[in-house]
Amino acid sequence: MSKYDFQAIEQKWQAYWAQNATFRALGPGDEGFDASRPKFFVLDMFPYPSGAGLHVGHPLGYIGTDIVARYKRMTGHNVLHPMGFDAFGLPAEQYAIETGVHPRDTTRKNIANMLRQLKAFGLSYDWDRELATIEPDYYRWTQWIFLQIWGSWYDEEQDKARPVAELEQALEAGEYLVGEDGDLVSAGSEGARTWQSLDESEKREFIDGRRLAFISGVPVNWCPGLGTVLANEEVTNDGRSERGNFPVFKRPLRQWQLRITAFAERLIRDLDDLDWPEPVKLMQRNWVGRSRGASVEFRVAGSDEAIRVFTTRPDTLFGATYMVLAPEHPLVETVTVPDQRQAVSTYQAEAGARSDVDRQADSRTKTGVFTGAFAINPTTGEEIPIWIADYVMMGYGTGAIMAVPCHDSRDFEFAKTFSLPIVPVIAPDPKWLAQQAEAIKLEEDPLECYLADPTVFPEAFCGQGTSINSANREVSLNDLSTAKAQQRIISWLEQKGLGFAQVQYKLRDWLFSRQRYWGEPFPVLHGPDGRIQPVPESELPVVLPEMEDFRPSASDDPEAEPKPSLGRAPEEWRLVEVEGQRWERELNTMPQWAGSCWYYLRFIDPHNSERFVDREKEHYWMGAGGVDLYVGGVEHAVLHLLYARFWHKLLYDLGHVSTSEPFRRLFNQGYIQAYAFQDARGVYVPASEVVEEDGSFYHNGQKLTRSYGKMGKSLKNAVAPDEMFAEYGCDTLRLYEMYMGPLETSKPWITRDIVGVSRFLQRVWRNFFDKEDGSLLVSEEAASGEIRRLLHATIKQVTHDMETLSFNTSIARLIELNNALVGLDSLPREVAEPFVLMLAPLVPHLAEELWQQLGFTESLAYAPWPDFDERYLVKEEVEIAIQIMGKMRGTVCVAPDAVEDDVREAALAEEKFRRHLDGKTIRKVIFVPGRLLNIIAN
RNA sequence: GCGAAAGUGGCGGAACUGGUAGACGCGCGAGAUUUAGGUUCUCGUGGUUUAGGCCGUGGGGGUUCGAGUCCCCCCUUUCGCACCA
Repeated sequence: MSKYDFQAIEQKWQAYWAQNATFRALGPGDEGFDASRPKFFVLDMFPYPSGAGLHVGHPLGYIGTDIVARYKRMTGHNVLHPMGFDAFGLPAEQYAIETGVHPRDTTRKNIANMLRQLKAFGLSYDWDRELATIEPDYYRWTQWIFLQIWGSWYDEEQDKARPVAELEQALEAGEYLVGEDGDLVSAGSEGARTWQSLDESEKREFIDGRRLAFISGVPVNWCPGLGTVLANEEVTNDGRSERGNFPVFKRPLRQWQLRITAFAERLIRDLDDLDWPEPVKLMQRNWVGRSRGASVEFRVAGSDEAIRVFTTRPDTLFGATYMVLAPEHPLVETVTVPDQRQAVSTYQAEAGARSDVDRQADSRTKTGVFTGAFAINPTTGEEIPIWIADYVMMGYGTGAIMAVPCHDSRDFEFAKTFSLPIVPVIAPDPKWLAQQAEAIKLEEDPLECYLADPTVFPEAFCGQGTSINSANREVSLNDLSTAKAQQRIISWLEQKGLGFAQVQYKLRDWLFSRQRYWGEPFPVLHGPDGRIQPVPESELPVVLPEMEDFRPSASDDPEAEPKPSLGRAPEEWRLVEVEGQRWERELNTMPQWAGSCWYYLRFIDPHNSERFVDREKEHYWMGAGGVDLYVGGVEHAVLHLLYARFWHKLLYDLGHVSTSEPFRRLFNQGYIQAYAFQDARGVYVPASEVVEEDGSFYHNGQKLTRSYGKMGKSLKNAVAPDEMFAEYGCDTLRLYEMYMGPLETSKPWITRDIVGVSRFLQRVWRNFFDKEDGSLLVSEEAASGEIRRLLHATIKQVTHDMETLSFNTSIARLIELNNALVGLDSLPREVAEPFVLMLAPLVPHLAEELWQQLGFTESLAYAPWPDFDERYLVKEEVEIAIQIMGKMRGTVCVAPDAVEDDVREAALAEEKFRRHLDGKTIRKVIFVPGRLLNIIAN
């Protein structure tokens, strides 16, 4: 073979791998499985099968994981490397609606197309494990897991989820009682009722109220444009749907929710042990949003009512000069005095009508209305006014706050606007005072002025400090630091029964139902008396009914009622007869994220019809902390990764999986970006048709402006892989994508640059085969010392880079090695073989071909990864940097084991170094063996 | 506003715990092969310069024998959160 015929080679080896099932992963129970080898589970975030097809940016991460998978096979691991499709959900359904074809047909077609495109990249997936979340064999188990969640409660004492049946047993046995407020209390609690004293419906209500999947009527995100409700995570900052950018409204609706909040603490705590990018951990911590503080009760003056608030600064309690309720707070109706009723309800109506977008727009100016009622500050005994204002949210804490205007910037603004009293209870630190005084050019003593009137400065002091003005007959916080003051006030509050230390989370329960067609049906039946009953496990899956019209009931009207698509399903699906009564199926479907919460587990055992995953197989592949490497984009930092961790922990608590976390190591790949071009009207023109002339860009003679962004349809700057395959081949494309830069960063696609790696592969070929007759140039002669040293240095570096996924630098080292081989008459086998093995993960087709040409009859997929020998890394001579007074002046060559005196002598022997020392005395010499000598003189 | 990450030649990017800045590739320049273009090969390529140097990793300070790397201040870009009490 005289020419590198990539087309023929790539076809040949892809066929070979398929025929020989080269990448079939053997696990426990499979014939030929070798349990003595370590396992490696390397996973990609599986894609949505969109109709648009792939561009060169999509497979970036897949190429990365493929290289790791191939490398790990060569280092003796049993590798699990699967791929599948996340095919339920809005994108697939929206696409189906656009084309008017049933989503099952469009998604299956899209999957087939995407499979074809993926396979062309020569990725070493075990395709026998391919799965799609839309197949009944798969979503049967998604439904099964939902039933596990429904059948569980959270045991706070044991800090884990447990089956509801165990709760019922414990109640039956009297280990627990039902408290006055309907809460769960331990035996012996005062005023508690026994389980037996409850009637059937009370019992059911009690249990249903503790389930981890429950129906509740809290305000949810209603998106009429999509015809469905959405999770908090699916709503953007400006109150729109992440999918489709439709407006979203808060409305109280009865919906399914999953009690993810029960796991809040563990979802934060367990991040510590994960090998994840710090920014992702931080985003998750922020999303869960843990804050410590106190719950405090304020009595309403002249009434039996009390307002409970959460505060992170109980130490400022003496400074609470008013209270604010969220406009939606239930106590607003009871406390408002008749004179203020009109103003209050007007304000409530206004606040209710404002969308989140409006509230966002003028978040700076504070509005509110006095209710006419007063609460009593428990520390001072003073009556403080109760206001309502939309800067307090119903969704966080208790929906009410104690306002400490002197030490909270929002309360400060509000108090200034409505002339409410502002009392300092923390002495600001001198640095802050000095800064503030500087800002307003204050001449007098800043502390004195501040204490006299805290509004002299434009800002409130919100930091920690020493408490002042904080004492009553029973307790004094004065002169205490913030931490100490908090401790003291909390113990005082506890003593008085007015409050206690509390931890609050930002995380809300997960809104889990959607009114769309294209999702997993809930395996739940609703009885005529409002009872809920699960579909028995033996009857799973509940298959989506065939429907002509699967479109959602979308609307522009925010008042439109949600109408699940399944409401139009045929009666024989909707209605089920149980013991002579007609029960109706749940008509909502599960959200997109359900299927992706556990797919990694199904890959372990994709065809099991008895269990969602075989225990022994799960134990093997998920051992040592779960998936060994999980690669995907940062966009899933909160949504998918938080939901999946939640489900996994629940399955762990119930004993269904063996690790408490699903993904031990997470890696975020960057994006491939590309230049995009707009004409004078701002319309994007296809980047492929743009011509460059003297640094300007033209399309049909029109001058264009150039911008830069993520590759895709909207910017018309996508590059299709097919063109690249045709011109350069798949190995070259793979290599270029890895060579562009670090896998984790975003970087620009520049088609011109691909010739660099193409030339490299051509040159590799020419090093192996004679240009004229195509004969193999490999010889059995030993390599020279220099080539051998370079080979071993390359093995060392490339091996290291494989572990850190630094493929760009390993490729650079391989290019260097290859360049060094160019001048040789023949290629020593001792270099050729390890060189091919190192190329194998990166350019597998070419490497297989070379391996075969070297005389091997089997695939190199499981050939042992080359080792390096430290002995060969020793150079005969090393260059030592010579610095005079810390400045680089050149280098000297010495033996690698040269000591300071040798190097110094060699340096001083040369005029070019001595020159800089003329007339100076050497004061000090710094020597770093093998690297540098620095002579200090004056 | 708060938080995080990043700023290195004409371009993509190297540089492990402070120790020869710019590996490798693109582009560019010169030469060789070729009828020519392309391919291929060799050499060169941070800036400046009086050829000894001098200046260079966003800007300004600092620590150190020595700073792209550590510390402080500032600028720019990207991302995340956003009245979270």
